[in-house]
Amino acid sequence: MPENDKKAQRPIMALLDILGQRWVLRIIWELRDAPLNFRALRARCDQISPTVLNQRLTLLRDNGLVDLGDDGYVPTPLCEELGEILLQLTDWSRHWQQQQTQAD
Amino acid sequence: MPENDKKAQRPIMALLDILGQRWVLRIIWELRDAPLNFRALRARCDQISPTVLNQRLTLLRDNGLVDLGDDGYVPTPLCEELGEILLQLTDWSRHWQQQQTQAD
DNA sequence: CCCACTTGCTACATATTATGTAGCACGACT
DNA sequence: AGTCGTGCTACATAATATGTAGCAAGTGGG
Repeated sequence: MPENDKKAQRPIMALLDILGQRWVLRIIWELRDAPLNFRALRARCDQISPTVLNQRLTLLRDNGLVDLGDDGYVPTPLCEELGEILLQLTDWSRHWQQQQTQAD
Repeated sequence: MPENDKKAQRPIMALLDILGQRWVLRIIWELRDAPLNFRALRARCDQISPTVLNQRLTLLRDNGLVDLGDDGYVPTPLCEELGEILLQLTDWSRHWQQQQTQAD
């Protein structure tokens, strides 16, 4: 985890630190449309090791991005806003892949 | 690096794999407004080790996101679009940090 | 009461990845 | 020829992730 001085000052730095950790973006992405329990979430994330999954879920819960409800893990309302932003990546990624296949 | 079956099918998965690697988001972020050479970029990224920085820059160049010009590393036009999306994270992160400090 | 079953999660040995420091090879300038 | 800054590499050490097995707690029968 990149420990840096800017983190305390700038929320965006703290955010990039979190989102930049392996599996975090993917986990948020997979939780976008339906609650998933621990084991289902693992399956969606290519059977990520439970150790890391738990570390990441703890991190996300500590930071108010994810909650564990009766139906499984769900993004908080705040995190759903974040999901909206990430959703834009879908369109962009198609655009990007087109340009890439042309370049090859 | 999460190797997964969905990657080939869905551009978004390939994208999340790249963006989810340590330092990648940060590097894209730091290159947003001005070209930075290798050493300057290191300095901006908390003196990230040159080994990893080079790995990530190679990755980003191979994927058409970053170029090395005369003034240093610059995001490609395509990557600038991505930067626009990431820029929205700034506002969101402030909102997020407010809620977090209330929760503590 | 006991048993099977599912849940979130942990233990731990192994493999992968990052860090930190030093410095190389190359080009430009003096 | 010598110095400077550049992108980048080597390599030993430290930090992280993986993969497998299984624990502890809850639920719902029979």
